[in-house]
Amino acid sequence: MSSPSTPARGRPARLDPDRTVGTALELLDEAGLDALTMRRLADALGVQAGALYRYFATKQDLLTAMAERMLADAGTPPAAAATPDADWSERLADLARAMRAALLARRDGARVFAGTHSTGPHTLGFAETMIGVLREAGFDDRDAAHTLMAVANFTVGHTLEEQAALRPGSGDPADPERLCQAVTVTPGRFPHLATALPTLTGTDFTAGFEFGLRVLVQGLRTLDRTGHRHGYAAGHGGGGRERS
Amino acid sequence: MSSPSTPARGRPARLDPDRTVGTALELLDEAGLDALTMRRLADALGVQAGALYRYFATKQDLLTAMAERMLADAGTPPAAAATPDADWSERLADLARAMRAALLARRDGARVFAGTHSTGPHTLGFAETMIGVLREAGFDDRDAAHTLMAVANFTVGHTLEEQAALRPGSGDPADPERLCQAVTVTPGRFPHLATALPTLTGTDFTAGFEFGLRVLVQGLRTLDRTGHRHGYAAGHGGGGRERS
DNA sequence: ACCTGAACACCGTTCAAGT
DNA sequence: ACCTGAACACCGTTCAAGT
Repeated sequence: MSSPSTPARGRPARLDPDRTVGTALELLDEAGLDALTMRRLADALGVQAGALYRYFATKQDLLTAMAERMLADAGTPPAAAATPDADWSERLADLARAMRAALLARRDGARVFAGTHSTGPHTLGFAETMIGVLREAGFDDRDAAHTLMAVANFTVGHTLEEQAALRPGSGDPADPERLCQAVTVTPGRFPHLATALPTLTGTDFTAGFEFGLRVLVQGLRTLDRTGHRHGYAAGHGGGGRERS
Repeated sequence: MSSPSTPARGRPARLDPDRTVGTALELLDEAGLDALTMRRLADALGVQAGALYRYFATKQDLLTAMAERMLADAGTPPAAAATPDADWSERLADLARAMRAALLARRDGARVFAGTHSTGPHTLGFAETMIGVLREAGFDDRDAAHTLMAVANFTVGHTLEEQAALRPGSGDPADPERLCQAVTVTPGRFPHLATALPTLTGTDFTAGFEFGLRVLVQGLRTLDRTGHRHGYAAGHGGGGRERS
């Protein structure tokens, strides 16, 4: 069990960044973001709170490292990785789905991600993959960058709402009951909203996510056609793999 | 100046919800969300911190009231209000622009809004107006509700990034320098990202917002054509005002 | 009815001192 | 080098008591 390339010289070091982030993510799943405290995390690690600051200058840095690890493998979703010759729009959608899945995998995952700006390899790799798909499809730099931001913003925003609505009515009651009551208490004031209430307070978040994804992809497709100056247009039907 | 219908009987009441929210918004603009403390707000109001809890059961409730007031008049943007016979897509885009403008108008406005779930008249009125525009254009309940969420999520997500990037590099350095350095420090690892860097780290946020808006609207337009069961299709060109 | 004063149970962060 | 112990400067929230 003694790995030969261990550079540890002095004591075994009970604390290291990897274990700290791992325990922090476990604590997040158990107690939620609001209960994720430097003191509580230190307790779970069997250490004093001050010790955490030897590896993370600030709590924000710890949260950023957590967000970075959450996105592991999100840049290489199984579907898109297994079918590199698929339609660009399907690869794009799969990347967005992988991101949503990564955020949903942990309690308050979207909130953690939205509050940080990781520049780690996983986060950057995700962006790299997505921009790569778009550029191969003929998008120029500007459009690819803007598309990345639009899809990522939609995905994070959606998952934020999804996780807010799913947790029990603690401090900030999400849509379910509060919205319903507020609308129906004034019968004639919000007629259109009242009609749309069943969908808005429904629990089929996947349907809403797929709707937005479909709308975005369709919009991008028309952009591809009517468009600007593209060197080559691809992905109009289904095949058309392109190399180099 | 003594309004006849004032129900105040005892003392003038130095504190009231309206003034409290107003002062809180001023404090937000001056110091930012992280510095908006119940104690500091109480100081600005010339009162003890505990007194705030007679009108707001929790700080979250105060933030919700702030978010609600921010959205005042966002449901009736000048452009869309002045031209009720305009294309539905232009009215939709104007509503999104009004929402972005409302959030940008105050420091950390997007962060305050994203962290709350107001069910007040302004927030509900905004949703009502948007769903109304969509239903008049022929969208069914489900599509209208999903579109509202997609547009709102994109707008909030975009403005969140915009305000994060605009403020000085305090605790959480946004894109400008950090991202640039992280990408360029490993030359060959993120080639596509590196190409898109100028746009991603650029400061023309309006261009990025309008891009996403255009993509969403175009996607919704194709949905309108290929679509489902619509009673009537409208807004395909420009005119076509419809009443009752 | 409305607010004060003071406390309760915490926070993130720092830093001498130990080992 | 790595962690402890203890402090600093705060938090949100509650609640008897005053006026």
